[in-house]
Amino acid sequence: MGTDTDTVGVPCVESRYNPAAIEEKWQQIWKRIGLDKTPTAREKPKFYALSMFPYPSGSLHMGHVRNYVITDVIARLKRMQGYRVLHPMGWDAFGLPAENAAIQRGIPPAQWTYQNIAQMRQQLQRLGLSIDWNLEVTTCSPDYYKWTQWIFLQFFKAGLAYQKEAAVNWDPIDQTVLANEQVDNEGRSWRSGAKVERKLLRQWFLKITDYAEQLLNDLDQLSGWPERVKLMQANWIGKSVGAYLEFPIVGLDEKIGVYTTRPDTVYGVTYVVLAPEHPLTRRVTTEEQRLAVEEFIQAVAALGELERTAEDKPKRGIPTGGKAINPFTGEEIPIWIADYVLYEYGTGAVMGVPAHDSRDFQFCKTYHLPIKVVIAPPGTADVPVLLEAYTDPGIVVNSNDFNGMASTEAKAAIVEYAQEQGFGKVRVQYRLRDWLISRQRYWGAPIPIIHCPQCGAVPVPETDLPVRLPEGIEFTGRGPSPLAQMESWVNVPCPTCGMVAKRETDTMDTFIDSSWYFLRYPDARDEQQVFDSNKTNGWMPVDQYVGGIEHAILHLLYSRFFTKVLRDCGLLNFDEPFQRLLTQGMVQGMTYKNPVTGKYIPPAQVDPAYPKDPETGEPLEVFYEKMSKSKYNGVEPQEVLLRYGADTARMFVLFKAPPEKDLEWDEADVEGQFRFLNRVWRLSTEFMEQQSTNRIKQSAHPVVLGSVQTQEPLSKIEKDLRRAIHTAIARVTEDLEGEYQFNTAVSELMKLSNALADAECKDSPVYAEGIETLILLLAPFAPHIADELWHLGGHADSVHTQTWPQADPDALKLEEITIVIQIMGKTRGTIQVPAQADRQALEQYARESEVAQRYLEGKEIKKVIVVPGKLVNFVV
RNA sequence: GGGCGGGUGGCGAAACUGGUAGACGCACCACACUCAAAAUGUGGCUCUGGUGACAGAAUGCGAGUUCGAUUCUCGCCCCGCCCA
Repeated sequence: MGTDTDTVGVPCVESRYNPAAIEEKWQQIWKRIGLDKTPTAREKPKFYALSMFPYPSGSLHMGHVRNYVITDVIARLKRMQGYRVLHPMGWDAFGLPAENAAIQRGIPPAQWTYQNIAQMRQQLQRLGLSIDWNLEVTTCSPDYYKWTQWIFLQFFKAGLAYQKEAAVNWDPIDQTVLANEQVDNEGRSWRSGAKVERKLLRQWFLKITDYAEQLLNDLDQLSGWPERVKLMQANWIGKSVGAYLEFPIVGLDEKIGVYTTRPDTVYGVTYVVLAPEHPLTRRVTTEEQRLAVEEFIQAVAALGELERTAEDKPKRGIPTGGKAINPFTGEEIPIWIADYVLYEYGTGAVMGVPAHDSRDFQFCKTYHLPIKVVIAPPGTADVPVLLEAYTDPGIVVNSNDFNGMASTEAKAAIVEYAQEQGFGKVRVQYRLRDWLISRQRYWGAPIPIIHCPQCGAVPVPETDLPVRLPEGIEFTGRGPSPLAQMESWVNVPCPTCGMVAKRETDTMDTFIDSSWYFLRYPDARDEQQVFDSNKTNGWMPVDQYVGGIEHAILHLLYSRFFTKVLRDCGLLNFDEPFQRLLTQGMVQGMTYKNPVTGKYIPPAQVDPAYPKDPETGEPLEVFYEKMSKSKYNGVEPQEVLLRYGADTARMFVLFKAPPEKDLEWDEADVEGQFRFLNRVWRLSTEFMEQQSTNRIKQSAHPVVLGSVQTQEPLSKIEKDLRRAIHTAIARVTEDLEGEYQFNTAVSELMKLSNALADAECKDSPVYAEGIETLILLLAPFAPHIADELWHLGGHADSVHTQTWPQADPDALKLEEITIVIQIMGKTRGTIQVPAQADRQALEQYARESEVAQRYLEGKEIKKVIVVPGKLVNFVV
């Protein structure tokens, strides 16, 4: 600081670039003048720039830095382009780590979380992000989760929240429910090491399947999303159109309903399979098989879903002794149960067509079940002996009236026939299942339900919200969930009948908290309602959402689901929350690993020139991998900020790689950016010093942009520089719109800086225009140094309140252009020609050129290809 | 196994609808400044041959379309992600 000498009119120029002083100073000034405040006036077009909010782990990592810097550049650019910008930040603050801290260190989850938030907020602010902190939301705060609970009640009223039995991970030693992430790869508890069991509990679900079709269809509206994210969502929803077919059970007045995408193979069914949990299983089982079946059911119950369905695992099954009838053929076929059929999925039963389904084929080979071929490969007359399942389309055989049909056509015909006969119909099926939101944990939003023995599940009246988390609980990690232990909290009168009732002790999945936070920002402090629809509709949808690819499916799908439900509740007037999505790549660190021992070695113990194991001396593998503590390859943002400043860190993460690609952290490149900012500093301050000595003769104001045209005709040197300036404006602007190519935008800034450094007209007004333009273009990327230089240039206002420069088309015009001369498509040289030369003139220039003369001598020209503005190619 | 990305100098990367491949930066080399170093500046930097102007080769590999292919088509190899 200390450069502020406005009163004299001529700021004194500090000679050295000192980021620490500048950054602190400008962050305070911005705060004072309210630069980051969200405008309320509605004249300007709106722009909602949003980063995925972080989990407050306590320390900022490089992934955060990259994420928030990208969004900040966009927000700052949009402000300069005349938009009113909403750029908020918040905390995804519920979740397991806070409870772990409570168990391990005895700190209450709330305290741990709020400490972390305070720390991370400060770290974030050091980056110079133009965030409106007045709109901060924190999902674990009662004035936020009150509305999470309120939204749950709207789902409940709409019939979209319901309870059913579902399996949880049960630790038999600690007598507690575990989250998936508390179970290791071998299926053991992280705490007790006990083999985790599956246990059925009554749990809450949200009916996302009701919206499956919309969630799939509306992907078409998302033109600003990466194709692969849309594809991942479509795959996740997994729509398939197939058939529901019913197989009557012999000796019972019941039918087994199956879902299949291959009704064309129904004549090849040689057995049907029920999920072990299927209610019909015990009824179809014969006395001889009962014991074996019961045993099998027990065994399967202990298995996880992945173990049951993974393709490389053997498929295990057992006959029930019962028989069903294939309604198409009248044949009796055995009923089996098998581990790979899941009760939760489809109808919980499948038809077995070994000839044309690879899983069924495998199953049949194991248990010696018959195989019946009903699809022949096209062009083959006889039916081959199968070595593996034939799953491609073909010609239908062995299928009565359908013989000879193409299998693709037979699908519809067979379903139609089943429909006529009354044992089947077309059915649309989704892979997507309802969303299990119950968590048997403390640190989440309590589900606002009271269970009354008389009235059942009764919603907590809205006036009683929030249902607050009780304090003073001791966390042990054992026994029932912490909330269930707190009897004074659990036991309450029923809101309807007043009888003794119990609170729901499950809390909500934290994905619920993050499925609506972006709707709260526009009205973050509202105590009366979830949000003012006018305000939220006014800002939504988010114009640019930025975050990691790891949220490509769940978070984004759930947020889309919530948006649609709240729209149907009349609270929102749009279908999709996020107009454009940018998924940024990971930040990777240099990693040293001993390939023999598999151990990771901290870089401090390694000589980069000769990487070898400090203990064994073995040569190390060197590669880039996502930064993580266990691999010792992380770089602390705080250290980088301390050493180089926020502007350098920002420039580095933007320049080093395109935003959606992984970024390799490299100290040398960070220094490169620091050098660049130093060059800009020197270039600008040297110019300003010169200005201030000359200014006595000139007017009080520095050169005004755009005034250049009114001066005397420009020299060639000036014209060239001016072209460089306006080319930079055009390219940087282009790179920041559309595809967001920050890396090439930064390189354009460097080119402009190079052009200015090389300019031979440093006393020209064009040079002044160049310096000012460079500072303006730099502003979104390196906001502190830009504001300081702008200020030193004699401006009273912040650079961030200036208008983004526009390229002058006249300045971009070239009088002479370079044309490539090719012979047979090979480049042989170039010539300079007037820019407006037409085809004929171009060919003439080319023919006369020295290069062409040399190569064409004594050869016959067969054809000449002229591409105006590019090249002339002679074919000889 | 299916789908989607990707493979370009020593490294990160550029390249408009097919039109001078390697912009910009890092590293490296040389020179200038300096007693010296750092910092800074100037120049060089895909490979091969040549003192040189220049010539030849080169965008994972192989073919094809074209006057011309990093870009389009087909086959193959490798890497990553998602789904099975």
